[in-house]
Amino acid sequence: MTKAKPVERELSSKKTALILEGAMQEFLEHGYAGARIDRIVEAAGVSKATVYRHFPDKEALFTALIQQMSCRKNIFELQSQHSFEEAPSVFLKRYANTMLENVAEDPQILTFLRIIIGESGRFPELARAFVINIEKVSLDFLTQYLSHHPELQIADPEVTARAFIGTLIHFVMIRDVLQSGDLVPIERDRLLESLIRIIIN
Amino acid sequence: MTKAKPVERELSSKKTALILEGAMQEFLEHGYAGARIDRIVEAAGVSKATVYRHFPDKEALFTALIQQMSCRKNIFELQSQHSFEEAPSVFLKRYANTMLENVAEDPQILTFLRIIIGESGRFPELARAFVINIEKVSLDFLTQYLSHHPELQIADPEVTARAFIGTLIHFVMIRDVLQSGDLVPIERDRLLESLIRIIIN
DNA sequence: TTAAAACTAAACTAAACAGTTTCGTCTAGT
DNA sequence: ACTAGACGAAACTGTTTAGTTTAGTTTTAA
Repeated sequence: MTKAKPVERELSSKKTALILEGAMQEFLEHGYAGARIDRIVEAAGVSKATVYRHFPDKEALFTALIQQMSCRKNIFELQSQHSFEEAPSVFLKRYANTMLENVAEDPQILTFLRIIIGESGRFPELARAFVINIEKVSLDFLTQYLSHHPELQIADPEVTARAFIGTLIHFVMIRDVLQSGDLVPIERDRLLESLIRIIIN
Repeated sequence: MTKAKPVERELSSKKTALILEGAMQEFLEHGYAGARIDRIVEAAGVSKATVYRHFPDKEALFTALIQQMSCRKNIFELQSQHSFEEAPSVFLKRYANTMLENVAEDPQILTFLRIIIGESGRFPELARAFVINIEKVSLDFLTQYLSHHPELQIADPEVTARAFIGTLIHFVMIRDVLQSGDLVPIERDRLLESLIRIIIN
């Protein structure tokens, strides 16, 4: 009997990337249940057999995609080039503006948020990956910043960070995700000015 | 030729209610694309033909259901039996606690939020109905409350209301919707105490 | 009572779906 | 150059789907 030599050839990572790119388009546009493998195949420009050689089934492809997107920390494009020497009010305003502009300019972020939240009941582990990689990072960063500025007299930096980020995300939710900014209108600059005044007294 | 008398019989509103009840179970559990008409039929206890006599298609049934749910103002169960004579800090704490408890106890609310947000790209009009009936009502109510308490020295009641509600909803999102409260833990009572102290100085 | 219309149950249609198979071609390691 | 395995194209399987139809039963208003 001939020894079945396993040989270990590896699947082309270029194809994997193509598949994930096609899957992103499709899943973000139609959600998990609404996504069609045939459309992913078409968008990716690979054969259907290749998709199933790279991923066991639709669900595995979906979770792989979302996990990958959650790891791309640049969702809110924060924690990057912030000059920590600025006055806190300037720093916080720039931080908030950066986030609001990133979200407004990139519809993919909005669709990603919709998917994460919409599928969080059926894919709780994806929701948790999102919280760890994005929410927690932002909250921890801001908490650290507030803690290291004792002149601000912040009694509870952790809650203050939550209030700041929570207000911004709630604003993004209504304006961009739910596309209803006109129903509860508020000028962005006024929101930020007043919010920062509330936060740092 | 006999005059075709139209007679105008109306569809049984009892059946309509049964269908919507069955549709609620199914759509909330599986989302729009994942919902199956046959399961709605089974849950509702009516025949499939009856469903299609009451609603032209799946989409119309879905939008009718979500619109109806958005109109049930008791989603957050607020604006009800609040004694306005309480001290503001007590009032705000009770308000927040009521909301947090309602959401935590009723998984249907969480699933409803997931659907509204998850389908907001494909059904923007449903998202807007939600904002008008729920978000706007809460924001306006709190803004009014803060405005009518000049002793609080609130410079911008509109933004303060947003900060308060935004922080609470962000907390609910992480803890209940995304089921990740343990990943960024905070004691509820500490959150409320600190948040109220931030808000009303 | 009667007749029209709402209803049920079940079969049916036509399409769409996830996943598989077949087979011939290409590619990379030896 | 040889060969195993990745790949493409396309047909195929079996199931599932939204929506319709049919034939018979129940409700309801006049």
